[in-house]
Amino acid sequence: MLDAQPGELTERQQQVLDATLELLIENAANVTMIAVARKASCSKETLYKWFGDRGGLLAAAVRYQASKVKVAPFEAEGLTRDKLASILSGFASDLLSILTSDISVALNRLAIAQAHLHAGENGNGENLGSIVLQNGRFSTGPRLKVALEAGMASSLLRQHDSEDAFRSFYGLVVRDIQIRLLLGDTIALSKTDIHAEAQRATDQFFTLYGT
Amino acid sequence: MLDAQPGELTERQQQVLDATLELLIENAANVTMIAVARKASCSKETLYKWFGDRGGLLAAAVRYQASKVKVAPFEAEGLTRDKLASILSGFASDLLSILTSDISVALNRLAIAQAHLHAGENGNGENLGSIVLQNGRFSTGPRLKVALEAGMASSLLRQHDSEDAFRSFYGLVVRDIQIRLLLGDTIALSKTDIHAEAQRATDQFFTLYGT
DNA sequence: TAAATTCTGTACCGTACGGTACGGTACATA
DNA sequence: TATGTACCGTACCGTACGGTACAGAATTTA
Repeated sequence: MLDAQPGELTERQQQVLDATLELLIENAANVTMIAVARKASCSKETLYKWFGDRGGLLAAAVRYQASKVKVAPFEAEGLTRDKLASILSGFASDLLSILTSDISVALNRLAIAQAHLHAGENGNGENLGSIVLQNGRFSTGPRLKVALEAGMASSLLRQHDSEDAFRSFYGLVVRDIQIRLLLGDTIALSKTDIHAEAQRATDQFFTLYGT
Repeated sequence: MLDAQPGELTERQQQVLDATLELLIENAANVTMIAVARKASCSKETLYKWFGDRGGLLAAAVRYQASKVKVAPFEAEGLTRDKLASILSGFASDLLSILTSDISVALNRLAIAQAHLHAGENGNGENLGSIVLQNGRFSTGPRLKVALEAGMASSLLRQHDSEDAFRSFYGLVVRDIQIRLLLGDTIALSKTDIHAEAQRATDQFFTLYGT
C-alpha cells in the first residue's frame, strides 16, 4: 500500500470515505458499516482497522469533506470600497453555494442528529457537531473578519466589533435558508439567485456598517 | 376516561407526551418506546394503541409542543413607528427565547435528523421536519407579515415584498445562533441579552427598510 | 518461487429496539 | 355481584446493526 504520513489518508482510504459520503447524501439512515463496505468494495474488518469504529469512520468522512472545501484567503492590500464589496459578495456566494449543497445539508444533518452526545461517547472522542463548527462557522468567520477589520482600518466601514459585524453579515446572507433546508424544505437556488442574494446581503451590510 | 374531541388529547395522553418531551430534552437517543412507557408509567401497548407507532408518537409530541407556544396576534390599528418597533422587537424576543430553549433545540434536532425520509416512510405519514416548519417558520412568518404590510401601508416602512422583508428581519434576529446551538455549541443568552439582540435587530431592520 | 502481509467476503455473536401478545388489575356500569 | 372495558407490566419475537473471527485471495517482499 502507498504509505502516508500519520494523519494523512491513502488513496484507498479516500475512496472509502467518498463512498461513505455518497451513501450519506442519498440516505443518511443507510450509512451502516456493511453498506459502506459493500459500496466501497472493502471488508468491514478493514473499516474497523482503519477507523476504529463507526464514529471514527463518520468523523473521518466529515473531516475529509471539510478538507476538500478550503478556499483561498483574500489579500487585504490597497483596499477600496469596490474591492471590499467584491470580497464580501464573493464570500456570501461561496457560503450560500456550500450551505445549499446536498453534501453540506447531509453532513449538517448527521452532525446535528448526534450533537447531544458528550465527547467520548463515540469512538473518536470528538463530537461531529464540533468538527463541523470548527471547519465551518469557526473557520470561515475569522477569515472574513480579517477583511472586515481591514475595511474598518481603511475607514470603509464604521468602527465596530468585527465578530458582531460578521454575525450580522452572516444573518443577512443565510437568513432562513439553512434551517429550512435542514428541515426538509426544498429551496432551489440557481447560480444567478445565489449571486443576487449575495449582492443584496452585501448592499444591506454596507448600509448598516458602511461609512 | 375523559372523552375528547377527535384530534384532541386526553389529560393522560398529554401526560404521556410531556414525558416524551422530557425524555427528548435530556437525551434524544434515549427516546425508545420502553423508555417513554416507563417514564409515563404506561404500557407499550397503550402507546401503540394511542399513537400507532413510534413515528406517530413523535409527531404527536411535536404537534403537542407546538400547540403550547401559540402567541397572541397583534392588532395593527393606529400604527405608529414606536408601536411597530415594539411589535418587531417583541416578536424578535419571543423568537430568540424559543429558538434558544432546550425544548426547541431538541425538537429541531429530532426533526432534522429524519427530515430526509419521504412522507409515508414513518407511521404517521407526515415528516417531522414539515411539521416543525409548518408550526414554526411558516406559522410565525405570515403573522408578522401582517404587521410589516400594515407598516408599509402607513408609510412607516418602504414599499417592499413583505416576505422578503420578513426573511431579512429573521436573519438579523437569528444570525448564526440557531445553527450553532443545533451543532452543540453552548451559547448562553440571558433575558437582557435577548432583549438587546431584539432591539439591535429591530434598529437594523428600520435602517434597511424604514422610511 | 516462497513467505509474509494486507485485504476481501462471509459467517457469526451479542445486543437493543420496534412491535405484539397476554395475564392481571382497577374501575365503571348494570 | 357479575360483566365489560381500559389500562399496566412484562414476556416474547423478529430484525437489524455494531463489532469480531476466520478462511482464502491478492499483493508485496525477499
